[in-house]
Order: sequence, then structure tokens, then C-alpha cells
Amino acid sequence: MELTNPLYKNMGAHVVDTIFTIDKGRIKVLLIKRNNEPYRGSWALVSGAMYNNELIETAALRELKEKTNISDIELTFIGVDDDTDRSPLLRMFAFIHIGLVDFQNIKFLKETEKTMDADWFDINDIPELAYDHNKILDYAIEKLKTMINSSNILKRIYPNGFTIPEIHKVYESTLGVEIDRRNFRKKLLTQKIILDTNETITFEGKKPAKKYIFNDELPDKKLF
Amino acid sequence: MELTNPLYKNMGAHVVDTIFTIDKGRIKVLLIKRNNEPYRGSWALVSGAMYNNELIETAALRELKEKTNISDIELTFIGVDDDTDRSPLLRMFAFIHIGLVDFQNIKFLKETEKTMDADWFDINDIPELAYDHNKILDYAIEKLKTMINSSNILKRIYPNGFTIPEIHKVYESTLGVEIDRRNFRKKLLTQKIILDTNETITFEGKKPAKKYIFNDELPDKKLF
DNA sequence: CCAAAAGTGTTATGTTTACACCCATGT
DNA sequence: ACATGGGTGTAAACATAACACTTTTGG
Repeated sequence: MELTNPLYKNMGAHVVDTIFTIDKGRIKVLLIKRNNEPYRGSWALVSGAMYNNELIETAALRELKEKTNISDIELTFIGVDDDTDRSPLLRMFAFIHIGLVDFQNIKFLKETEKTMDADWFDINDIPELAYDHNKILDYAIEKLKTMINSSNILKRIYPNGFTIPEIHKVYESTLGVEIDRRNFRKKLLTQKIILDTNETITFEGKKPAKKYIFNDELPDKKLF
Repeated sequence: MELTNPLYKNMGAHVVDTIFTIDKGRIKVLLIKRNNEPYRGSWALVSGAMYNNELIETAALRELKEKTNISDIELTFIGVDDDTDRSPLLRMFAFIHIGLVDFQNIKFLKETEKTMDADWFDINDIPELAYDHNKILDYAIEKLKTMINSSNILKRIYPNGFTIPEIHKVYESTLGVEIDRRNFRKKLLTQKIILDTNETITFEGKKPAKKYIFNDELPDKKLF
């Protein structure tokens, strides 16, 4: 038995990784500068062509390692871009992923075989990107916002704890609404979503703020 | 420019449609019986190979039309099956979809060019299916349950209204927990998630039950 | 001692839970 | 008249929303 219809063949796939971090309450994404054609010299999301004998997740992790040398992080598949004209060479799907990391605890290479630079960009200040990556990034940002609000994805980013004003700012900026400081604190504490540590750290004010950690025992639920 | 690495090519994709309905509070899925090799004579989900020049959603709707003659329904993409050995001919992704329809308002063909039968099956009584469709169906059932609880996907299935005991049964069976009848009713009514009509209909009891409809004005939210 | 952000408490309102009795119908 | 499921009310516990003052630090 064989495939005779050429319409059934001639497809390929990219994996695209949107790697985010949060710095002082602001969301940033990791971009790399390409040193190969096409789009040589353009900023782009971490991405590349998938092999036909590997799993999507494997490819997403492999490309991340090749383009940034980051490994051992969790990636979440968030959707497919199936525009038929993404690539002039072949029908290419894009399998899109989200990663969220603590920028202080992660090292990445500024240059690799395929990249000539890499850096964090505030999501409100994104340059023109290669391919359809601006569109993909917009999609991923929306997904990230939903995930922050309805699952404890933030756990991935604060292995060493956080202050309440810090995540308060994250929630307000991702949800685009004001949340009363006092009620925010009360909700997270009375529902035991976060747990007190005995440390303090200075966030934005002069007065040091208490450090908290997420309660790993609790299931994900929508917060606001 | 051309693709030289053969690992980047030789991929294809199936679309797989899991079409559900709810009959007297029980969830059922639409299966077709294949009349072509491979798996001739086996029950299977509605599915088929995607063309390399169409969108995923287009392919999902086209296959549904070809295999059942159903059209004009809403399909929701819920995920990708990327096992490398799904097909012996080619690396084939499966783009999985969910549809939810009112079985009383939908007509489908028992036989088409590629099918020799079609019927609703209770999800607790599923035969062995072609390909990896049992696994895909299990995945889709879990997604459906989540969607029933956290979005108003049920709207798609009750264009003519429903009774509270009827959807109460759906929620209890999809969530796998008991929900107090009185509190269930109160919640849906006070939050105006459902609206009274002036009709009544007999569900399971002897006493006719009031008919309600979903409130289209309200945004989706997690109910329980 | 002042500015800037962190921390705390109370009251009113809405939501959820637990629970028991009556009602309309078919047999 | 009775069995079966449908419909209703109330009180306690809990969660949310609105709101103002005190505390700790750096400059």
C-alpha cells in the first residue's frame, strides 16, 4: 500500500518556542537574532524545522537547546499555526510552545551556530520579527495571560519565592484590570494558594516585603 | 532555496473528528464503519487525510461532510496526536476536533463512498476502533468534560431548550461527583446562566419539567 | 522627617453548602 | 393512593468587594 495522492504529502512542521520570564512584574520574551538566510539579521522566536521521526515536544526542546543552549525546562504546547503560506518551500505547520523561566537562574548563549544574538524583550516593546513570528507571539502572549490566571504556571518562575506586590503587579498587567491590594493578599492567603516564608526581600518600595512561595499541594484553578 | 534534509519532509496529517451528542443525560459519540482497507469493517472516528493546501478546520469539516454528510456545525480543535508510528506509510499527525450536536436535529448518512454504517455509541460502551482511535477518543472525552464544565459548549446541543434535571445529570456524570439538585438549580438561575421558557417537557419523572435555555449574553466561566 | 511602598482590619454583600418538605403526574 | 421524579425555602459558612490607617525603610 502506498500514498498516491500528492496532496496527502509534502508537508513539514516548525516548532516555535515562546520563552517568557517576568522581571519586576513585567513580562519579557526571549528572542534570538538569526545569522542564516532567510531573515538573516532579524530577531525571531526560538524555532526551527522538526524532524519526521521525532515527537513535537522533543523537537521543541532540541531547537531550544540548539539556538540558546537552554535545557531542562518545561514547555507547554499551546496550538498550531496552519496558514498555508508560512513557508514558500513546503506546507509547514508551526507547533507553538510556551516556556516560563526565572531569568536570574537561567543561562543562555548569545551566539550559536545559527544565532548571532539573544536577549529578553519586554512584550510591550517587540521589534519586527522574522516569518509570522509577531502573530505567533501575540497568540502566545494571550495564552500566557490565560495560563497565569488559571493555572499555577507561575510556580515555574519563582523557585526562590516572590513578594505579594510583585505577583500582584503581574496579575494586574496580565488581566488588564486593577485588583485591590488588600483583597488580593487576603485571597491568596486565606485560600492557602501561597505560603509564608520567613524571609523578606525588597521589591519596589523602601520597606522590605515578605517572601512567599506557591503551595504545590493545591490544584490549579481560575483565580480572577 | 530548497529543503535538502529529508528529515524535514515526508510528513502528512489526518484530521479526526469526535462528534458527540447527549441523549437523556448520557454522552454518545458518532462512529462510522469503514468500508475501505485498512481496517475495513472496523468502527472508527470520523477522520481522513488532510490536503497540503487546506486549513486544518477546512479539512475537518470536509471529512465530516464526506463520511457522514453532516455540514454547518462548529468544530473545536483540541490537540495533536504526534505518535511517530500512527501510520506505516508516512509520519502522520492527527489534528483532533470536537463537535457537539443535537442528535434530534441532525441527519447523517449510514452509508457513503467510504463508510458502510454510522451510529451513536454511548461513551461507556465503545468497541475496538481502527488505528489509535480509542486512545484519541479517550483524550477527546476528557476534553469534552472540561469544556462542558468551563464553557457553554452545551449551548450547541440544546437549541430547543432542556430541563434542569437533564443537564444536572450531564454535569454529575461528566464531573464524576454528586451535585445537590436544589443548589444546582439555584446556581444556574441566580447567576442567570439559564433562562426560563414557558414550556414544560417530561424528562425521566412523571411530573413534567420546565424547559430552560442557555443565556447567550453571558461569557463562559467555570461552573464547578 | 518625608516619600514610597508594605502591611493590616472591618463591614456589607454575594455565593455556596447542607438540608426537608410539598407538588404534579402516570399507573 | 402511591411511587417517581420535579419544584421550592431557609439558615450557616464562606468568599468577595469596598474602603483607610499604620509601619518600615532609604534618602
